[in-house]
Amino acid sequence: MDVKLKQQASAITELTFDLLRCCEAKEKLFAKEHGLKVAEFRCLRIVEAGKTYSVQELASSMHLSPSRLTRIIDGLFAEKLVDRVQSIEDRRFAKISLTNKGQTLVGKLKEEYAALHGEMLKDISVSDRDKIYQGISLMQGLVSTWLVKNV
Amino acid sequence: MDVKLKQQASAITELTFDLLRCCEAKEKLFAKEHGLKVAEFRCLRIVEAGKTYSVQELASSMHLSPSRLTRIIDGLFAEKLVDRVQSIEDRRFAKISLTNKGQTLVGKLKEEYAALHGEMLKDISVSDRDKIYQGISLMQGLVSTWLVKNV
DNA sequence: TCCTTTTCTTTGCTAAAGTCAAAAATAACG
DNA sequence: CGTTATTTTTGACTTTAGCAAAGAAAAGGA
Repeated sequence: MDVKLKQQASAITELTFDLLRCCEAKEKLFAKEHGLKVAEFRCLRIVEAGKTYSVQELASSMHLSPSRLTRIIDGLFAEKLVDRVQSIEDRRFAKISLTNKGQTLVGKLKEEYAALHGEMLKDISVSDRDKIYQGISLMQGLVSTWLVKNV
Repeated sequence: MDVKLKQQASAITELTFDLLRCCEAKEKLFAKEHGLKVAEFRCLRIVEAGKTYSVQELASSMHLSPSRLTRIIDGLFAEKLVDRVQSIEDRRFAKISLTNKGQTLVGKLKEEYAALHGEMLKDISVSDRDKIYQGISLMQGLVSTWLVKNV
């Protein structure tokens, strides 16, 4: 049983590692095709239309430092993709939200990124897709809670 | 059916994205704890004891440029973790291999990295672990073949 | 043999990604 | 009102990465 765990852990470690490299390459390619820096694409992907975010919210959900986020937002602001206003309730906070231009772009981005994955997934069975979903979902949960405990 | 694909693709896109961010944070943490740069850790993880590699072999299996690899190897060489000798058969080629020190470190690294994943996986069932394995394995295959076609 | 072309690696330069520590601005607390 | 805490930004720096050109060696003609 302990042996079984070790085997499984080893195999999963290896696979996850390879998957990571491939997905990073995929993200880089996609960002480039859309004229975005990878960091910008990653940031845009997590902001939802109509919502506002503080710098730290974005930083922690991207697992980056606030100062890094300031710069990423600088870039998006310069391209008029996001707005940045001081919060009235607490003027230390920034309120970052998508502009109309940003909303349009993010909509397109999400659609095309999902379409890219659709292209990859189209030739396998529904149940295999479900296996992928379940497996990644489980793994994501584990890594995520592990991170919370260990950072 | 098409709708089903779209749903599944969307969900998988989202999850994979989150998993990626978490795993990157995990790698960064682990590398730091072992006094390595992330790129160095990633490189060491793929070289096997006793084997020799050319710069391009390493570059392509890490999805990086040869020039980037030259620098990563520079660093590992400076720490006496790898040897770099000119191939006798074809002196354009470098032959990169682990030193004894490197082998010891890589052994420890692989063991501890697998143990870290074991820690994450220890509280779930064997069948859930198998689901993770299957899901990630399928996904890795898809992304990998997609990359080959699209780069 | 000598010249050209090709292949593999390295070097120089540059950009992008990211962190840390200190500063600036504001809020909150005694 | 002064001190402390919080949020963001700035400056300086490191790490990661690629491109183009140079260097070095092999391979192929003529």
